[in-house]
Amino acid sequence: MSVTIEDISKKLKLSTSTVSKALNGYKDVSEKTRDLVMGTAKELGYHPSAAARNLRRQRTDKIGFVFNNSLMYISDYFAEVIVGATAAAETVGNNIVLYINEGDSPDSLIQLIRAREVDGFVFVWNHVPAHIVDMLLDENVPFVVLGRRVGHPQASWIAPDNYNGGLELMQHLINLGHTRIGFTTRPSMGRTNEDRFNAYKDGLIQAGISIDRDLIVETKLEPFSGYHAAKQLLDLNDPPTAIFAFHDYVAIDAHQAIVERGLKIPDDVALVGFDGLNVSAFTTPPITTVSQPLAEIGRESILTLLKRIANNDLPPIQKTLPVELKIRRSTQPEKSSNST
Amino acid sequence: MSVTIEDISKKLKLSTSTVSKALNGYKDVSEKTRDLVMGTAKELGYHPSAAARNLRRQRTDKIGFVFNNSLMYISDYFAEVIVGATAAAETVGNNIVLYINEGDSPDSLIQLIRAREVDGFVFVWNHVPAHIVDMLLDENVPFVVLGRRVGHPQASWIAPDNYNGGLELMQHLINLGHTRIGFTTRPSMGRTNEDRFNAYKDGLIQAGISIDRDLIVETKLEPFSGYHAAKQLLDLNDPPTAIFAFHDYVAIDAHQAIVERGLKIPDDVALVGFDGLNVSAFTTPPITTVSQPLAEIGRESILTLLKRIANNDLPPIQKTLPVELKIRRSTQPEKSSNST
DNA sequence: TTGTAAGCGTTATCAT
DNA sequence: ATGATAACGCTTACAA
Repeated sequence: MSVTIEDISKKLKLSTSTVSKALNGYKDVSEKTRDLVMGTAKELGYHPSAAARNLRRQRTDKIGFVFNNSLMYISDYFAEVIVGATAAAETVGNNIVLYINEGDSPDSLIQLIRAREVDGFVFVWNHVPAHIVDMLLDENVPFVVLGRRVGHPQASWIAPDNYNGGLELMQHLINLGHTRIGFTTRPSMGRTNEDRFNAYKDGLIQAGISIDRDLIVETKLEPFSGYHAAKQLLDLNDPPTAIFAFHDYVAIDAHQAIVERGLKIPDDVALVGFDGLNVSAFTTPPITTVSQPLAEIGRESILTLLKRIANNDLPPIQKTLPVELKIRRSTQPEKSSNST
Repeated sequence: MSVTIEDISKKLKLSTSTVSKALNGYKDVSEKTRDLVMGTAKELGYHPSAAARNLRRQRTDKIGFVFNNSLMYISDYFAEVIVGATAAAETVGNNIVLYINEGDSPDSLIQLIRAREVDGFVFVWNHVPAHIVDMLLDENVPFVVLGRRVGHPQASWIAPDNYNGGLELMQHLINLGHTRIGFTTRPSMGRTNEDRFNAYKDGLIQAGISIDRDLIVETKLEPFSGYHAAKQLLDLNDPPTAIFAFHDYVAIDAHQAIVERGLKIPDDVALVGFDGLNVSAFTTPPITTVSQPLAEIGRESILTLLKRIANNDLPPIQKTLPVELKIRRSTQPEKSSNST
C-alpha cells in the first residue's frame, strides 16, 4: 500500500514510536534524528493515515454539516454559508462532511452520531424540534444550529438579528408613508418567522397603525408560493401599498406577481425581502432587503462548534449577529436619470 | 466511551468475531445467535466505529469534493451540483467531504490524496491542468472531473454538451434575423470556453456570416466583468443586435449594462446566457439560456467515480450530457398581453 | 457454527 | 533520547 511510519522506522533503524514522536514534533527526540526522520518522510512521500489516526486519537477533525433538501432552493444562502464554513474549518485543519437529513427520522441521526465519523455537527434546518435537541444532548455530541434561534435553552446557535432587521425594514417603509403593508408568513412557526413577524407587528404598533389580518397571508415551503401570496394580497378590496416578503426568494415570486398585474414597483406597490441574497439585486428594480452576514454565520458556527468539541460541558453558546438594511429601488421612488 | 463489539460479545459470552459476522450478515452463523446479537446491539445502542472500520477495510466510503472559491459566485451551479452529488452518494452509503483547493499547489493536493481520508475525488475546477492529471494518475487515485471536458486523454469527466448547446443558441439568434452577435469570452481558454466559442463561430459560419473580431470581448473571472464587456460591445460604432454571454451570471451583468444604456431587451439588443441557472429567470425580461442538467451531472459524476473506486484500472470514462435550449423573453419579441 | 489471533497505522505509556 | 508494547475497534483467515 502506501508509505507508513514503519517504512521510515525500518529504513532508519529506529522504532516506530521514535519516528512518530519526531513526526509530531515532540521535544524528547534529538534534533539529529528528527531531521533524519523528517527528511526520509519527505523522501518516501509519507503522509499519515487519517483512519489510523482517527482510531487512535478518537477524533476525526471533521465536522458534519446536516441540511435538508429545501436549502437547495435558496442556493445563494446555501453556497455562502457552506463556503464560509468550509474555509473556517480548513484554517484549523478540519473539513466539512455533508449530510442530507430532514430531521424526520431520529434513528438515522442517531446512527450518524454514533458512527463518530465526525467530531460534531452543524445543523442547517428550518426548524430544530426540541426532541431532537434533547436527543443530541443525551448523546452528548457537540452541535450548533446555524442561522436560526432555537427554543431549547440548552441548544447552541448562531443566528442573524431577524427582529431588529425586520424592525428597520418596517421603519423604512413607514417613513416612506406606507400604512397598508402586507406580510407573507410561513406555515410552521419557527423562530425566524416569529422574529420577523413580531418585527412586522411591532413596527406597525410603534407607528400607531392597527394590524389588519387580511394583510397577513401564508406561504408554503415550495417554489412560487410567494407568487400566490402576493396575488392574494393584490386581490384585496383595499390592497397593500407595500409588501414585506418573508425572504428574498419569496420577494422575487411576489415581484413577478406584481408585474403580471401590470403594477409598477415601487410606485404602485413597494416590495421588500429579507436575507440580502445576491439574487435580490438581479430583478428590475432590485429589491430592498436586510442582508445577513452569511459567510460569517458559517464561520462563526464552525468556531463555536470547535469550542464545544474541545469542551462540550461549556454552557450553551448563542450568538445573534447584526444585519444590515439594504435600500434599493423596490422601495425608493425612481431617480430622474441613470448614471454609470 | 461508546458501545463496541466487545461489549456485545461480553454480554452474550460470544467471541467478537462471531458478533462481527452476525452484525455483517454473514451466513455462517446460527440464526439464533444472529437474532441475539442483533437484539443486544439494538438494546445497547451499538453502532460501528467508522474509524476502526475505515482502518481495517482500507476504505472510507467518503468522496472528496474539491472546488475553488470562485464557484461560490455561481451559487446556483454550486448548490445544484453539490446536492445532486450528495444525494447520489448517500443512496449507496457514501458521503461527500468538501475541500477548497485552487489547484495551484500540487503539494497540498498530494497530502490530501495520501491521507486517504476519502476513496476518491470529484474536481470542480474551471480548468484542470495536465500536470495535475498526471499527478493524479501517478498516485493512482480514483477521480472524476465534474462539469468540464479535460484535454488529457486519461482523465475521466462528466460534462454538458457545450458545443451543441451553443450551436442551438446561435441558430435561434440567427433565425430571429440577428447577424451582428457579440460574444463574451474568457481569459483562460479552457475546454468549456473553447466549445462555446467554437459554437459561436461555427454558428456564424454555417449562416454565412463573417466573424468580426470587434464583436468578441474578453471578460475576467470577477463580478461585474460581464457588465464592462457588454458596455464595450455597446460602445462599438456598429454595435451588436444580440449578445451571447459566456454564462448566465455574465448575462445578468450584461443585462444591467444594457438597461443602463436605456436600451430595450430584446428590441434593441437580444441577450442569451448559458447554463440555465435559476437566476436567469429572475431578470426582467427573463434570459434565454441553455440549461444543463446540473443535478444529473453531480449524480453521474459520483456514479462514475464509484465505478473507478471499485476498479481504477478501467479505461477513462468520459460522458457528455445533453443540454436544453430555454427560449425566454430576452430574445423573443414581447407578446401583446400577459396571462396568468 | 463458533473461536483464536493477527493486523489495519497510529499514538501514548512506561521502561530503558 | 530511544524503544517495547499496548491499545484504538473492527474484520477476516484460519483453526477448532
